Amino acid sequence: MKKISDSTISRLSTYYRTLSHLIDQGIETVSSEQIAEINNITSAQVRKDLSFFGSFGKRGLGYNTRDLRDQIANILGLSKKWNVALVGVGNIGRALIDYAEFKKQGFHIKALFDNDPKKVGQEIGGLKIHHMDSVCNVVKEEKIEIAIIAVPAKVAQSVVDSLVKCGVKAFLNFAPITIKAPDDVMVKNENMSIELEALSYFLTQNEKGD
Amino acid sequence: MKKISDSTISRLSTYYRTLSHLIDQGIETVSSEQIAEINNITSAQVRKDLSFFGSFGKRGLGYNTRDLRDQIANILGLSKKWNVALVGVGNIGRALIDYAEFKKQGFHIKALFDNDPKKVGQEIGGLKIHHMDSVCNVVKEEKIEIAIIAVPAKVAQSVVDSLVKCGVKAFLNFAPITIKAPDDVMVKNENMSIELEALSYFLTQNEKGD
DNA sequence: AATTGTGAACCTCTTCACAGCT
DNA sequence: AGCTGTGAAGAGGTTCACAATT
Repeated sequence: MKKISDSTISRLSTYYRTLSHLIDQGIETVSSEQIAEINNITSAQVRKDLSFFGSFGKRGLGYNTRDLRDQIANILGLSKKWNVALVGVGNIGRALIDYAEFKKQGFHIKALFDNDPKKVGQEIGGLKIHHMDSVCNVVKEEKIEIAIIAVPAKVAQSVVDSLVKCGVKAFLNFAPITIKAPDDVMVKNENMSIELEALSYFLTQNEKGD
Repeated sequence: MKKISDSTISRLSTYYRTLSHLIDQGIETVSSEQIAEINNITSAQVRKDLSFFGSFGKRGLGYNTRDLRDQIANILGLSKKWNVALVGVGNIGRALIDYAEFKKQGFHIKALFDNDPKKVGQEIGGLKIHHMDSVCNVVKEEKIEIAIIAVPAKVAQSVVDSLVKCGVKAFLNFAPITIKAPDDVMVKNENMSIELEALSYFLTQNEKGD
């Protein structure tokens, strides 16, 4: 299949959420213009994004909200449940365990890892914390497909290396470091400092402008 | 000043971190090729990004790590301290209060807000939790410049509206919703679901390919 | 009359490639 | 000899504008 850009995929995610909200409000039909308005983009962008995957609308009428949401769920692979491991049960990690949004979208945290001897063996939310020594056993047992990396930067690369060896191919990385991985492995970064620094840059520019 | 792209700014952030690591290791000189290698990009990209702001290297030699880090800190506005408010003291919010990486980069959380009557008045990490009713007073008192939005999607827009009225112009939004704000206000989004859904899409494509 | 789906035009970002400096 | 800084070329993403459809 033709390579679809990252931005198209992340916009599909936002359309998915938009459609869910509209459905909750009992709205059955929506135009590309309305979806665009809600998300501060252009209607051409919405239509182009969808066009990579098919024709989901009716000319003159727009899109059926339920239909389109289900189509996008299929495209993004949200119709199935994903088994997720969380590595690093610190502040960020613990917050993510209870993050309702994840489970709502079919991402189920099924395994916890941490190498701190004080934490190994403990339970959080009904999940036992494992040492990374037993990583491949747990990954196989729980059929882990995605790993969330919430460990300090120093050890993030080696944690990913271990998980890649067990066959995990998708990572959400919270460590502020660029992870190296084989081509068939995907690493997405969630780096809050980068966004804050962009705000800092923006405010600094503004001050100069004044 | 010429408009610099978001991607350039976020790469500057990663160069900043790369340089900090190199300095910690006692390395004094670095080439664009080395910076590129560490971050999985091309050396031309590194040089081009820097070229928007000046000439910081020496031909034939490369860049002085300390020099370049300080230059980037100035560009990004990291030489000053930023006063940050955190709105929404739930799981995510609480994790962010202790997030060391923020403070290290000069982002100091100086005020907490939450409208849950059980939380208002409590203290976390030496900070009192305020009700949003007193938002403008606190913003003025603590000279808040940046707000982190960690409230449920339903109320995120109205929280931002209130803060904009008090003069806050920069937001880091964790709510899974597109925030509307005036042109002179910047909103950066940190949406973990979007990244996870990109992983879900990637894995789904892979399965089809097999 | 309204709105989609899409080729073409446009714009922006990335990479190339090399002159210029150390 | 080695590496930067940058104009030009190339690639990729976004917007336009309109024919096609309901």
